[in-house]
Amino acid sequence: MSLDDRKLEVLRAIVEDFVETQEPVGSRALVERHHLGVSPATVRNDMAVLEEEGYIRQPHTSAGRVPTDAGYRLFVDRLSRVKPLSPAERRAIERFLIGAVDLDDVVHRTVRLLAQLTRQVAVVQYPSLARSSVRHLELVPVSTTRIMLVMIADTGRVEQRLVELPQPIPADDVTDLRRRVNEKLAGQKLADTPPLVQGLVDDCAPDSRGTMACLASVLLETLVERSDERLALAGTANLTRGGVLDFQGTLRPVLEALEEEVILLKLIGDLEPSKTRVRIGDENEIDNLRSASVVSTGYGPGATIVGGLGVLGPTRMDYPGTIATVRAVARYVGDLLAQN
Amino acid sequence: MSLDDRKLEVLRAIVEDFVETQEPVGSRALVERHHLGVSPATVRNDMAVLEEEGYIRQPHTSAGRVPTDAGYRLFVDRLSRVKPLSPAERRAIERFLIGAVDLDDVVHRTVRLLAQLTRQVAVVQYPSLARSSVRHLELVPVSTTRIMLVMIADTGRVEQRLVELPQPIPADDVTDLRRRVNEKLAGQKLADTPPLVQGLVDDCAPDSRGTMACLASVLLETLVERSDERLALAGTANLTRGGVLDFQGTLRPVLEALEEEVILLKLIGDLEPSKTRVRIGDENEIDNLRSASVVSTGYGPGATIVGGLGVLGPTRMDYPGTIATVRAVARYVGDLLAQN
DNA sequence: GTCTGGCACTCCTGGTAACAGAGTGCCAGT
DNA sequence: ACTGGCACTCTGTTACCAGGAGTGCCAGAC
Repeated sequence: MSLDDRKLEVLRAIVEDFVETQEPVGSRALVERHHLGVSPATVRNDMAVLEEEGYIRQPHTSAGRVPTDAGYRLFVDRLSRVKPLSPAERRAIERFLIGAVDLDDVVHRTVRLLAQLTRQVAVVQYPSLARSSVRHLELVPVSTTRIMLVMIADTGRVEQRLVELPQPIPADDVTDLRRRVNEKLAGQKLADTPPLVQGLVDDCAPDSRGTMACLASVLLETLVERSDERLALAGTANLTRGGVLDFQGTLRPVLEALEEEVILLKLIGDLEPSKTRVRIGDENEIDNLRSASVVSTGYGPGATIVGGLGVLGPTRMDYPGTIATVRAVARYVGDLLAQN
Repeated sequence: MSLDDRKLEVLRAIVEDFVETQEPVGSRALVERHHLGVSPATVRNDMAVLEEEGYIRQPHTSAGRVPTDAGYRLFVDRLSRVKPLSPAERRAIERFLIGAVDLDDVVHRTVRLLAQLTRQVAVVQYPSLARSSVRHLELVPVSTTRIMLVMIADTGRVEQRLVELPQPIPADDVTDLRRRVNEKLAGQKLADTPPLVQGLVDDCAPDSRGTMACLASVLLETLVERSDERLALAGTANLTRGGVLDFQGTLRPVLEALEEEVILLKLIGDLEPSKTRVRIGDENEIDNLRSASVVSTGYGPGATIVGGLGVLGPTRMDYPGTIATVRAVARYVGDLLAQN
C-alpha cells in the first residue's frame, strides 16, 4: 500500500519536531504545532500505519513516536527541500575562506568552518594526489648518493621522499635528470603517470639507467601507489551536544571510528560527481557508526573532483540544513582551488 | 606540622586504591588491602589530618576519601617510584617504531603507540622548526613571477610557500638566487636565520634587491615567525573509559580544548631539557582542563630537544606508569631521529 | 469510507518513605 | 599513641503511589 499525502505530512512533522526537541512526539502535540486540520485520533491512525511500514517506532508503549532510519531516509529523499543558506552563512563562508595562505590553511579553515556551521563533526580530505596533476618535480641533492624528491601538485599539495641512489651522482647529472623528469611528467595527471615513468627508464642511457630506475621506483611508490590520503577533522566536541541521548548513550565507538583514517576516508571518499551523499544510521557499513549519519560530497575546481568533505552527526540531525551547508562549502572550496 | 611516615603511607594507599577502583576509599578497606599494621580508627585519625592539610577530601560526609590535586601532587613528588617498563612494553615500542618510512609516519606511529600504551589521549608535536636547522632551500619557478620556496629541515620536515615576485625573473637568476640563499642559510639553526636573511638582502645588487626582499620577507614570515607547529593527536576514545565519572561528568570542555592546537602546543611545548613535566588538575592554566592531568616531556636526537610529546587523562591516572611510558617513548623517538 | 470523540490501558516520571550499608568523628580505655 | 565502641550522617536501593502523557480501539457522525 502506498502512503497518502497526509501520512507523509505526518512523517515530516514527526521528523522535524523530533530533530528539534529530541523527544518522542505524540499525536496531540503534532496537531497543535503543525496545523494539519485533523484530530489527534486521525493522526494516531496514520502513525499506526507509518509504524507498520517501519518509518517510525515507539521507544515504549505509550510514548510518542520517533523516526527510524528508514523514516529519515524517506524524509531526506522525498519530503525535504534543501534549505537555502542564510546570507549570514554565506558571508561566514566567504570571510572564513579568503585569506587562506596555503593549502594546509585552506583545509584547516574549511574543516573548522564546516564544523562550526553545521555544529557537527567535520571531515575534509586533502586534495587527492591520484586526481591531481604534477606541477613540478624537484630533485635536491642531499649527499652524493641521496637526493630528495619533491613533488608539487597543481592543487598545491607537496610530497617529498628521500631516494637512495645505487651510485654517486654528479651535480650536473641531477640537473639533467630534473629536466628529463619534468619534461615527461609535468602537467600530467598523476593517475596517468605510471606508463610515463616506465618510459623514462626505457629511454635512459644504459650508464644512468640504474639511477633512473631507482628514482622511478620511488616515484611510483610514493606518488601513485601510496594512497596516503591525508585529512583534517574538527568539531568532535559537538558530539557531546544533545547530552548522552544521541549515539545510544556512548560516544566510545564513534570516537574510535573517528580515529581511523581509513574509515574516514571511506566515509567521505566514495565520490560521485557533484552528488551529495547521505548515509543514515544502519546504512553505514561501519558498525561503530550505526547510530550516526554522514553527509558527504566531493569538491574540486570546476567540474573535476579532487577530494571529499562531509560531516558526521547523530541520525537525529537537521538534514536539509546540513546538506545545504556541506554543498555550499564544497562549492566555495572548489572555486578557491580553481583560482590557483 | 609535618606528616609522619605512616600518614604518607596512608596517602599513598588512598591514591593507589582510588586510581584503581575509582571509588572513595574508606579506612576499613584500606587496612585490609594494605597491611598497615594499625586499626581503622588510627587510619581515620591520620585521614583527618591529611584532610586538614588539603591532601584528601570526602565527596560527602561519611563517604570514603578521595585525593585532591594537592594529594596527587605530593604522591607524584615524594611517594612514587617510576615504574620500570615491562619487557612486553619495550618490545611493543620497538616493534611499533621500526619500519617508519618518513617523518609523518614516525609521528603518527608514535602518537598511536603512546595512546595505546597509556590508554589515554596522546599528543605529539612535530619536530619544531625553530629548533631545527636548514638542510636545503629549494626555489622552483612556477611562472615568471612566482616561485615556490621549499625548505627541508634536518629533522625531515618540509615546508613550502609560494612567493609572488614584483617583476619577472629569468630562470638563470633563480639558479643564482638558490645558490646564494643556500650558501648563507644551509646548515644554520632556524632560530639563527633572521639576521642572516637580512644580510642576504643587504648584500644584494640593487637591481635584484626587490626580488630578494620579497623572498626574504616570505622566508622570515614562513620559516621563522610563523610558528605553525604541527601536531598529532590520538586516543580521544580513551576519554570515555571510566564512564562519566572522570572529568566531572562532561567531556565537552576537554574535547574543545583538544581541538585548539594552540592549547595543545602550550601543554606539551614548555620543555625543560630532559625533564618530565606533570600538571595535575588545577595546575593547568587552561580552564577547560581543570579536571585533567597532563604528563609531557621533550624529545630529540641526543641531548637536544626538537619537540614535545605527552598524554592527557583524568587526574585519577596511574602516574608512575604513565610517566615511565612517556619517558621511554620520548627516548626511543629521540634515538630514531638521531639515526638520520 | 473516512474522520472523530471517548475511554480504558500502559508505561514513564517524580516524589516520598523506609532501610541497609558504609564510613566517619569522637570518646573513653588500654 | 593506639584501639574498640558507639552514635550519627549520608548514599543508594527498593517499593510504592499519583500524575501525566500517549496509545489503541470502538462506536458513531459526516
